[in-house]
Amino acid sequence: MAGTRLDPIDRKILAELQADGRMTNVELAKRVGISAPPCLRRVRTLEEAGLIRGYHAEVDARELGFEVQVFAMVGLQSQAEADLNAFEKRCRDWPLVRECHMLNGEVDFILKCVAPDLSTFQSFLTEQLTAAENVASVKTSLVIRGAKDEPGVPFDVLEERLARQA
Amino acid sequence: MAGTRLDPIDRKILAELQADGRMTNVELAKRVGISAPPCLRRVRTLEEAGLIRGYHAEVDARELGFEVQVFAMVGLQSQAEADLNAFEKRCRDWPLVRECHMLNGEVDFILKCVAPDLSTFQSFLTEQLTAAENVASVKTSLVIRGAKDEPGVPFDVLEERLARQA
DNA sequence: CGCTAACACGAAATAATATTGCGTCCCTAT
DNA sequence: ATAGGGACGCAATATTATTTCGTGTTAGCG
Repeated sequence: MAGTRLDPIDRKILAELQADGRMTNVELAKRVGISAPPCLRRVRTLEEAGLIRGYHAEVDARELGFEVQVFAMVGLQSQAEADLNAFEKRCRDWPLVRECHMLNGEVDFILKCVAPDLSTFQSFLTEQLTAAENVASVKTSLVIRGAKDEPGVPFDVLEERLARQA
Repeated sequence: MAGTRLDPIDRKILAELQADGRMTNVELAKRVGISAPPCLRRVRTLEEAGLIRGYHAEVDARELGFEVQVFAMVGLQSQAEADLNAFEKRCRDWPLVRECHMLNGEVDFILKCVAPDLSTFQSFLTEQLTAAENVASVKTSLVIRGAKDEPGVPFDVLEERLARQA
């Protein structure tokens, strides 16, 4: 899996599709320098290997009525594996929680939340998150404004790194 | 712009494309219950209106060799607008920084970073981020494991909300 | 009311893409 | 050397995307 070696063309494909997931296969083939059929075969292989997990349209949250974005730092009372799993499952069930990551350090989890307005978030916070079993502390920070929001990984860094190894 | 009213079909289109950005237009049209031509016209309109900002393949960072994900909480010395902007610009130039959000509360910014390994991140942290002009404090938390990572917004919440208003 | 203009739809035709089916080349391991 | 596996690209076919155009519906207006 981690040993799945990708050649430069595969990496270019991934980089291009990360930047524009709806590029046509002919355009993609042109950019990576091979003809369409093998290009499509590579894409399918990358999809099946799980290197491409899916494709998503990036929507404008604010325009859609989601005015509020919040990071929540959550501390639990018990960090037993079963309790961690239970909390993670709750997060997966909460639609306002878009991301949930377990952290090292003082805080156990960081959650990225999205809500139509502050009162919706407040309700969620007090009635669901803070009230949830095993939750010891929640510290929230409202996002004032977004300065950068790039999807995925920096392929340039990857290429530099591979070039150095070679 | 926020007054751009979307009908239920538009919202369904957005929801479908957020979930699967590479769905064919015929499939999309079938799912939203109209024929292909008007469906495509709607998609184009949504793109031009900026409601769809782009499309992205979701890649497996770990498989690609990005083993490390870190959240960094950054405090600045000066919060003057010019200084905030300067810091944001730096973030946009750092490829390891994928997201940068300005927060309320004690911390000024939260950064989501991705790196091939810990030492790469450490170098970035000490040589770039902490060393950057106007940076007063940086607290980092390593992501131990990811529990949820959904793109975009919860359309179910939006629909419930609209139903309630009507 | 009746009329008209604006708008969105869908059927059908056309253009472009995706996908399949080979035959060929290249590399590797015998 | 040479057989086998793998990847390529051309050419043919199947699907999709896109344009064109005629129709129905609705809102505004005389």
